[in-house]
Amino acid sequence: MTGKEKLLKIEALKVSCQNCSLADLCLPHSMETDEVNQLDGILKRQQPYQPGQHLFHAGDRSSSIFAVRSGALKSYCITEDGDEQVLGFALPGELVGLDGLAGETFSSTCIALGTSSVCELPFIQLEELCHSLPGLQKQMMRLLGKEITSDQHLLMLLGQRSAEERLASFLLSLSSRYMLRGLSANEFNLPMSRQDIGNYLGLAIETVSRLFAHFQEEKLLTVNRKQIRILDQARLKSMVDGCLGNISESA
Amino acid sequence: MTGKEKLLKIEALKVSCQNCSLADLCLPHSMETDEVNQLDGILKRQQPYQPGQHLFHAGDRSSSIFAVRSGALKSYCITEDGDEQVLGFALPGELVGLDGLAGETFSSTCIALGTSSVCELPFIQLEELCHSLPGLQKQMMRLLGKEITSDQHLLMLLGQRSAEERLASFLLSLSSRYMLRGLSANEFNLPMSRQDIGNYLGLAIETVSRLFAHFQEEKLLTVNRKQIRILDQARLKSMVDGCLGNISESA
DNA sequence: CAGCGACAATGACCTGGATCAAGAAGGCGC
DNA sequence: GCGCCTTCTTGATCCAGGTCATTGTCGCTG
Repeated sequence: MTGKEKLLKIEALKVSCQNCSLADLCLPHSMETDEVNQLDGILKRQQPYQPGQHLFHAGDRSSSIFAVRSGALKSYCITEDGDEQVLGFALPGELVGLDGLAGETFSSTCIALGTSSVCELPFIQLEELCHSLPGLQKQMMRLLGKEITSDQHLLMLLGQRSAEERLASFLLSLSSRYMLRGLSANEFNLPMSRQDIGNYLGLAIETVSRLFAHFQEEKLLTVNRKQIRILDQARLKSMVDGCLGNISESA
Repeated sequence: MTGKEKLLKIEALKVSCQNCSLADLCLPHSMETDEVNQLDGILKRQQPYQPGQHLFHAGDRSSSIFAVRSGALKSYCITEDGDEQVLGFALPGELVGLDGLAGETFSSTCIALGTSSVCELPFIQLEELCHSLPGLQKQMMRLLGKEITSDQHLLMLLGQRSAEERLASFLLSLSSRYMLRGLSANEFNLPMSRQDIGNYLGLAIETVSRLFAHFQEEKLLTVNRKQIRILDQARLKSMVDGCLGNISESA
């Protein structure tokens, strides 16, 4: 690779990464060409995952975190009696696998919902990079802290919100997360099934269906299969007021 | 302070700290006298907190994490409409304030349930220490990761467990946490009110009361106000099987 | 030790959302 | 295009647990 080619590649990387939550790790720190280059060196690029393909299973030896480039992922656990509990969804620009930092293995399982491409960031190299890049370590702590506060929000949701408030909050969360990455806040596709939504929100899938119908009657939104169009964001928001904001995902 | 006095103090510190979850941060790394000394230097000792006294409020500038030495703490958030959501309880040897790592301020509020003494560990000095002590940074990541997986367990609990399973799981969690710190696993005091238990588990206080009565009829335990004595740990455990273990607290 | 206030237990009733059951609408291979 | 399978919707019924109201118990203060 010539010097010029290399430079071009780095510029492209900067652009492709700037909507990614890993950007929090480096770009805001006025990372220079050689530093971006360092990051590039530790990112493992991979073939896209197909729908239903796993990134990792609970119990797998954990050695990396992952950032979604496109598509969508679902994190979940399986209880001893075989039930699934959905822990969250990762949209483009968001991270998964942070729970692997707790120990030697992942405590959750991660699966691709649609065709998805991801960046893999090995812990070991991340740690080394933490040492060489001042402030990066703090940023990592922040990301972890964010994950914690996001789980706390979900807890509040499940702990004391009605079915209606839960679904409204969920939709607003998706909306704001898509917006954050530069996509439409009022029109988007649900990457997950009703089953997954219900499980995540602690509701039966019939309840989710009925609520979608109800929201449509109320002219709050339109739903067509996976296609969502939010018509009255304000009124939707007023339903979840006092809910300490929406569910904000890992990153 | 003479050399001998100093040494004695350090030995005492080692002992008092070895049941504390901050021990995870240093003692397992064969921390030597001078290293314990370093840690001692950054811990701020304080007057005990009285019941109802706050350690910090949501929105306060966050600059430290706290380890409980004695007593018990409650973490909670207040929703915009004034409701309280209990996020967790910290028993002796456990940490609070990890959510403050997410940004400049705490996202939760922390209050003493009984008279409680704590160690305060300023972030800045913790960070510095992370640099000088190899492996400490990794341990911090682990503690944060643990916090995340613990929240995930609670999510599973609230998401799909019955009232009975929730309370059983809660009691077993307290039991194992007391045991971990060398206290009795089968006889302990509830440091929190029924109100707090109900709120934490997403149940009405009447339901908590009724369940305690029901558990007594079933000869699973005895309750007298705050005094709990577990009679049939095994059967209690079988109630929550498939619940992915108990609620394991922050540390 | 009487009286008050906070917390806990118990009883009676009601409702949100689960569960059960039966279509409807796509998606897909042949 | 036609069956077949999966996912989603809609309706009918039921019950766990919430809500409201009452009573009991402890601990504190004067």
